[in-house]
Amino acid sequence: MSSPNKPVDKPEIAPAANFIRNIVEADLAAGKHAQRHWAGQPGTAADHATGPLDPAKLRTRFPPEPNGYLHFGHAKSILLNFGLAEQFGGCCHLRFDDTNPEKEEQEYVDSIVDSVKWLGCSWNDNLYQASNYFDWMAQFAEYLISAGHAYVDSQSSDEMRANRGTLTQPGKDSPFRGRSATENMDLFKRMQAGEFADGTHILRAKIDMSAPNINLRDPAIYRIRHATHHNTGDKWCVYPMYTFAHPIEDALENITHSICTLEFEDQRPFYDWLLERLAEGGLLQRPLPQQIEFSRLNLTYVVLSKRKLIQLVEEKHVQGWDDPRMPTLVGARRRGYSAEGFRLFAERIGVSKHDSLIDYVLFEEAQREVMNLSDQRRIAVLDPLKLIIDNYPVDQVEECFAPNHPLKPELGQRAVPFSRELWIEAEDFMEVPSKGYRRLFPGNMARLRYGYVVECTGCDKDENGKVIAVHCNYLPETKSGTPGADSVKVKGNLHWVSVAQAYQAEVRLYDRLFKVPAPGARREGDAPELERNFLDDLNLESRQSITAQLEASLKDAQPEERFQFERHGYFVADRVDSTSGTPVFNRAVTLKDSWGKAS
RNA sequence: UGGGGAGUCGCCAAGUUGGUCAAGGCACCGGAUUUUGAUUCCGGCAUUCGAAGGUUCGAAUCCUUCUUCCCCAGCCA
Repeated sequence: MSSPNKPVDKPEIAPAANFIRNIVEADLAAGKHAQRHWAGQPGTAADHATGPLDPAKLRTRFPPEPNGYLHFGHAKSILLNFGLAEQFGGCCHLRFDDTNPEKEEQEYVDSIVDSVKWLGCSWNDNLYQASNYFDWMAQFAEYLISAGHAYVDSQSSDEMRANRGTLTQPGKDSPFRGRSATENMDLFKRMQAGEFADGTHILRAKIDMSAPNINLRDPAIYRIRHATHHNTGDKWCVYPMYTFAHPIEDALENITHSICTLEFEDQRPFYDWLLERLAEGGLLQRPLPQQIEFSRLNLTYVVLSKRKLIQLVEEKHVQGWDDPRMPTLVGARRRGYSAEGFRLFAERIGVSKHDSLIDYVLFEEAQREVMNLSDQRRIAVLDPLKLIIDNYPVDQVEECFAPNHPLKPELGQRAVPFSRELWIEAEDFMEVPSKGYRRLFPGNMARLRYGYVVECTGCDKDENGKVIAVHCNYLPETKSGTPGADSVKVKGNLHWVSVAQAYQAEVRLYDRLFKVPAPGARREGDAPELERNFLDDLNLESRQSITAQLEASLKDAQPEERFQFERHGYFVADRVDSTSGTPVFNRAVTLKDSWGKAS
């Protein structure tokens, strides 16, 4: 716990042990990477040799393909990679892995840059694009050809698939596998020159068609694609495959620890094979980067697969990529979640190799913890019901004072008007109270927070029996902040807004997008032939738009300014739909409520 | 059924040169404080580490067998 005298703005986040930190610490202690040189920019062994010792103790990287928006899963990876660099005196590069021109767009590049920044991560000068390494990659491929480690295959993709074998059967050598280095070089040059159509030839690494690891059965490394690339335009018509490109990108950038998700484990042998060959050829600086795999994030009540997210947007189940219910980073930002909350969350869930499914409440709790410390309090009545104080003068308005933050008195207080007619929450009145209910019901007393204690006397109803107003009398000596405030003890405490001064505004109440923990997954008792679709698990009430009565000061809220609405939760002024003087609010997360579940 | 990974409390997760080591967080259950049924605070919460054998004075940590789950057969990343 911090000293109570010191204002606390955010929770302390203590780095906990995990297997990757352990590896990094051990490498640092052993001085494994201490002798690397750094040319000031990515480069080959020769380039780096001209530079000084690398000032960065380690280099990690976050390498998204710019073919979509970043989501919560990426946040885990971003925070891991940038966090490691920060903790151990290194750099984390932001690198666009843009080796497939058909799927990538500048729009995504821009959005990714924004989101990583929003998370509070900084790459300094280390913003790179794999496509800027295409010259080196082609050169390295030619080296592989000349060294007998690669060949041009002219089988069709169907033939290649057929000859790859299966999980249990070895593959068969391509009839083109025996081509000479000279012939391979000639063909690869002509591939680059644009002499061949897409799919007619392909460059493959020459390893072992009977390898038990299918990724080692002569993987494809360069394919022909007559397509315009968003960065290199029409300069190239051959593009490297991920398998080939990624290790090289890492090595050129002096990456020490190349952290990726579990599904790439089988790829690591090739990663090492390739880099070793290129280093033998004097093309890459040693020590070579090390690939380390961790388990990707899975969250309950959420889908994180790109395919499903696209479907949600395209089929209009949500209002766009930045819909506050989307588990994208742009959605999270708009929802009002805090970047700091993501950090706390990421630290709490840790990093391991177990397949895990993390309860969404863990994320929400991290968000609440951050917001509780950082957000100012305001008053908002979301489901307004009129309260009439019968013994209060009709035209009188007086000031009550509400602290802006109960944990931070230095933030001061603000005046809120009090009058005869107030809005209160409909749920704060029950004509017939349930057991344990301590708010307003006929004959009961409760406090109007920061104002007076009132005694409920009854209610008015319309012809259908619906309560349309509540009546009470106030106890003048009980005003908050005056000596008599505590003369009457009450258990109930409600918030309110003066009717005449209220700011009426749109508030969006968001709930989870899916109503089950694992959308689309089979559930106990399902018939064997039943196939579930994640869309069937959509929560159709995940977005509710209401008209609320807010305290007048909220009219000045700026886009992205977030508050705790007392007794409700954390709400942010929407960054898209708010206009000057008329903000609309999004609920990021509710406050915990132990009353609801007890009953 | 080939190869690669993983199984520690409801959800995460430390711990894996064998020896008070079964940490911590979230959730949950008490109780105190509280002008947010919030926050905060105090207390509780795995004789047990996927299972069964074995080695040992002693094993979550070593050995054997078994078992469950995840990933791999794109000219995607």
